[in-house]
Amino acid sequence: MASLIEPRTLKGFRDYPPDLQLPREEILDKARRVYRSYGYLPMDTPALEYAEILLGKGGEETDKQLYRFRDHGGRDVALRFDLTVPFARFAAEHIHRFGTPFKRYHIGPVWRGENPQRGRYREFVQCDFDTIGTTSNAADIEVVFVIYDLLRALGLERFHIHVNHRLVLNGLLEELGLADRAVSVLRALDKYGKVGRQGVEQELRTHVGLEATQAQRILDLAEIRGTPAEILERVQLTLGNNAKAAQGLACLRQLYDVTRAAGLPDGVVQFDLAIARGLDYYTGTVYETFLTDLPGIGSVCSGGRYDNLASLYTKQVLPGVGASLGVDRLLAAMQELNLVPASYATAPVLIVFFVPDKLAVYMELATRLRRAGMGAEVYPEAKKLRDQLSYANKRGHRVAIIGGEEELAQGVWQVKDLRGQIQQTVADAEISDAVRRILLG
RNA sequence: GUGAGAGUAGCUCAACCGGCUAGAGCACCAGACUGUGGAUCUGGGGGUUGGGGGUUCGAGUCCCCUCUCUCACCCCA
Repeated sequence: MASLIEPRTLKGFRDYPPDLQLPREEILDKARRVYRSYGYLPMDTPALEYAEILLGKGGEETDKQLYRFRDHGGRDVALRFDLTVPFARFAAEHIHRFGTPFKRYHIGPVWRGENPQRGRYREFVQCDFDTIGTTSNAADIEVVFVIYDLLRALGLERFHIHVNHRLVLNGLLEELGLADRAVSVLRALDKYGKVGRQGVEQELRTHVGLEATQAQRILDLAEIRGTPAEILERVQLTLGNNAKAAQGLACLRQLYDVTRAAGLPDGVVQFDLAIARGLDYYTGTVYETFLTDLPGIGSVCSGGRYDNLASLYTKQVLPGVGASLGVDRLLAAMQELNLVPASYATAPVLIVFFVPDKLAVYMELATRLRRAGMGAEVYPEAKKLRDQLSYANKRGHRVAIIGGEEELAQGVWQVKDLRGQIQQTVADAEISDAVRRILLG
């Protein structure tokens, strides 16, 4: 006999057994529902693209992380590392068919060849939503509402949406004469939450080569804390004279005013001048969402505004704004917070297979329940009652229906509520109602 | 990709300084119980100690390589 092949998965790639895939699919379902409720339309693109489409779009780091190879036809191809770049290509090709503004959501796996950590994988699902073709701040503001609805729909209550505006940061850099070093300065600044003031200062001084006073002014701004109104006021005092910063502040002010007036609870939105986002293509509002109880896992929903999504592929100017929900990271977080249920029956009703030659009767009952909108499964073997109930209990079924010789002869069923100890005899004609009462109760 | 730590049954862990046939709890399967789940009792299957090589009379234990996980760098969902 040939030796067995060791069953295993690649580093950073994972299986999703039912207890993981079930909550995962639920996250996706809920996300879809929220996106659609805002009018976003679904779309998808291929996993594989010509390498030239993807190269150089997310900075040199993403190039290194690209899964890239030659296909059987000798084409230079690569797996997408995010959904934004393929969307840019898509928009350049198809936007004329939809017109602007165009709102879409896009759910699919992406691949990055980086070292995995908790909540970081080489294959993971992103869940993007974007509005392109408008520069209106209304679209930026809507993003906040979407993120809020999204996390609430997923059962999360303790989170904060950190918002900043690149123009405010650019204004500061302009004032300091550092506009040409924006990328490296912002990249250093973005680490504030992780390495603190000293860490950022160190990097600004040694790596970027800033003067002590320059680094200090940047950090002083980043460290402004308080309510959104307080932050706006303080930044206004220090940077209000700069045209760019003033424009960014105006956007943030409107975002704050509108979200409040439209009913978003106080405290959800926090202005955080240290949020810069590493990706080079952001130009306006930027967002990151942190779970209060699990800040270490990183942002679970991030995004921002970009001036010109598709400039590399078309001359048409396509500004856009959107964000991406990190489904697998969020799932890891929810697992850690014990927000994923342990039992996982997809159909709440188990019909016991009792009398071997009455399979048709059980199947017919199952069909009837399903048509009445209740998931039902028939146990596949006429095993001991004890075993079948034990199965139902383990899987988390809500109701077991038992029909032995006696019940079948009388045209009744035993309906067992598995959460309690209650069992009742129900006439065949009333079975749907009886089961529904338990499921709703 | 670089650096650090870890890996023993499906899971959580034990095994003295390198020394007998690598153990326990939970989980799983079967039975006690041929019409009633979660409990209890009894029994059972499971391991090349992640994989490979080396040192040694002898390796789960020491050394090297490799794989995977965790953490940090980097970057990010």
